[in-house]
Amino acid sequence: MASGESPRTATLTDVARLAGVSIATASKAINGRAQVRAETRTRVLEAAEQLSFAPNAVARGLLQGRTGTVGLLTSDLEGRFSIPVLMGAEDAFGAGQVSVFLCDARGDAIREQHHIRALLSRRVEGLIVVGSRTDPRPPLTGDLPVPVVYAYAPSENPADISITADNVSAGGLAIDHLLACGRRRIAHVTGDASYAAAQDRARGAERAMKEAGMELVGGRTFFGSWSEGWGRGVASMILDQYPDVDGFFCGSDQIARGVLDSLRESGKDVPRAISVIGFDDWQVLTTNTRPQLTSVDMNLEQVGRLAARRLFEAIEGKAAGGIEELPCRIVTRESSVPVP
Amino acid sequence: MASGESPRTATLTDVARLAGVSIATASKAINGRAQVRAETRTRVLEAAEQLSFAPNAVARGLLQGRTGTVGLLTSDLEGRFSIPVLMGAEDAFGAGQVSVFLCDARGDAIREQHHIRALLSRRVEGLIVVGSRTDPRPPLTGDLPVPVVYAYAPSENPADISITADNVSAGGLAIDHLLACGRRRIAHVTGDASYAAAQDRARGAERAMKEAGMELVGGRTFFGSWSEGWGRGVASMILDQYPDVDGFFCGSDQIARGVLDSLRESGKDVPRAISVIGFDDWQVLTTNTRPQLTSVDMNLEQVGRLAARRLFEAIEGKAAGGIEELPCRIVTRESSVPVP
DNA sequence: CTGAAAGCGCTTACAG
DNA sequence: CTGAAAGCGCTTACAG
Repeated sequence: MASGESPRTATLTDVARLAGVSIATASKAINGRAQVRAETRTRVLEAAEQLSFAPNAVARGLLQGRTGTVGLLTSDLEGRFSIPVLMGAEDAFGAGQVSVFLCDARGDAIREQHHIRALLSRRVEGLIVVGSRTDPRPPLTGDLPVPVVYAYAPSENPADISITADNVSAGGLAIDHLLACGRRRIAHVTGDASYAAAQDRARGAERAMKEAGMELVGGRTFFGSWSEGWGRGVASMILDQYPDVDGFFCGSDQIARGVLDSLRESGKDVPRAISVIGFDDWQVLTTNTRPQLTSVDMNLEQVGRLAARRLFEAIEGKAAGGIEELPCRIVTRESSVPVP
Repeated sequence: MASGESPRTATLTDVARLAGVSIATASKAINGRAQVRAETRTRVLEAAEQLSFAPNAVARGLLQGRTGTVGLLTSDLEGRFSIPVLMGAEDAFGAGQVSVFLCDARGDAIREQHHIRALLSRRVEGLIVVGSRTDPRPPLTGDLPVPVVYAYAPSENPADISITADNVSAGGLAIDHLLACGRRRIAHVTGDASYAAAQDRARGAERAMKEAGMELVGGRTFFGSWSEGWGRGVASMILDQYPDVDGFFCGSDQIARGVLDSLRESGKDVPRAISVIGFDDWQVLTTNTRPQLTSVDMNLEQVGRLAARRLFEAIEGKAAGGIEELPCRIVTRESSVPVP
């Protein structure tokens, strides 16, 4: 059980010798090729079993010119957006017999280059680049011998294959949900205006209001920062200036938590008087607030899974450049229950 | 820039041909071996440059019997404990020219087996098994041909190499910190009693109190669940039953957040009247509470880094079984500022 | 049905 | 200093 001395990993030659056949025959027997007598096959399989032979995928790959590996290049492993994407991709590949090299560039271009070189020398068959913001990023440089798929953070080059979440539509979904709850005086408070995600959600929200023949409280989106503090502050300000506000669409769950805390302290009843919806569906926040928080889920695992699928296709030559935006969905909780 | 048609990756043969030398000489030139004329070396290097030749690490590995890869086996990628450990390990390996295969077993033993088989067939030189709880886990079965290091979740087999955080000492650290803040009536509220982490921290806390000649409020640790709700509830109960309580050591930041909310609603002044310390140093919680939360950091990246180092050593035959527990540290914030 | 041979891309003694 | 040869572990035509 302890990692004792290793008696040299068995090779196909060992198996062949033990079974008394050539290594060619041993290979065929083990790989289920047709042209092997049943009795011979059994003998080989038993020998393999006895030596706990595991075929060397490295050697096999060298011969076949394919390694069955891909590289997953992330810019930050702690990001709560990267991780789910990464999980989805890992899951999709794992099921398809592909092994995944993980590289964290830590947001550093030099380190990214270094990792790419290493991955290429290991002959990965493709790369997935996972980013932590939806703002388009510069594509990998130096035209690579393998296909690349950009996940969550799309490439600036529209000819590249990019998969991300549809934040514009998501903004509309959130507003539609609040409207469906009977709300009419809706405020949109969100994070840093320099984020494409913030802009996109706001655009979708504003459009949805317009289509409903209304406009957002204050006639605009309130940009700020992705923090509870901002949520608290802006909520109390809005409550003050627009006392008839009856819905808050928040650009993140953190902001929403701040908003909820603020409403609570102002004695406002959520969801009876005011509905609140967050964004990201981050469990630690959504299920611990009072009341629990309705939120928009970006389905990031799906983004990762689709990225894996697209990479597969690109590897097989069925590439199709362009950006795909996956739909988000609302996860309903107590903070937006329609109240008669 | 777009991944156009790949003109077949250049091989050493191509480089040799272009430079007009044998592949043996090309190999030596590229690898900086001494026995090559300077002029020849330049010619080879230029040819390599021109063809953007990248040596095939797979072929090289096959020859040398080492692949320069390791497997990182995690049980859950979403875990906020696994990720930092994983980051640390990835970082340590990346610096050492080792590439890392990532596998998420999703807590499923079957899937774990499947991944191990795949990794072994790819001839990884070692494995790091990352768990999400500090409870000892069953060791990998079927004696493996490569060394294994267990990170965060130690192996049940004391002969295996395990690295984890020293939760017992951490419990003592937290108490000592509260004592240093002048607190005497300290309560310890923590999570699920079935977790080794909860038990260990409680043990350390109780011992530290005893050594200071005191005992915890209520004469015991309050076990419950790892949630804000539990923190809120137990805090208000304690406040009720032991109104002289002046310090809370919480087994997690989530619990601490609940405690803080409860104290706040009861009109208690933190840190003036009561000091609070959490556990995990989870930014999203510690920096958004009012006041900001002092917490215990388990240095998980260090755990990952050390695990990588130990695996390195084990691969080189310098193995040393046993469990190593790394010290934790207090990150001081406003919730425990000593007040005169 | 079985096996000798060639070869994947590379490195390393060993002659010249 | 340079190159022919052997070989890492495997698979795949091609003979027998």
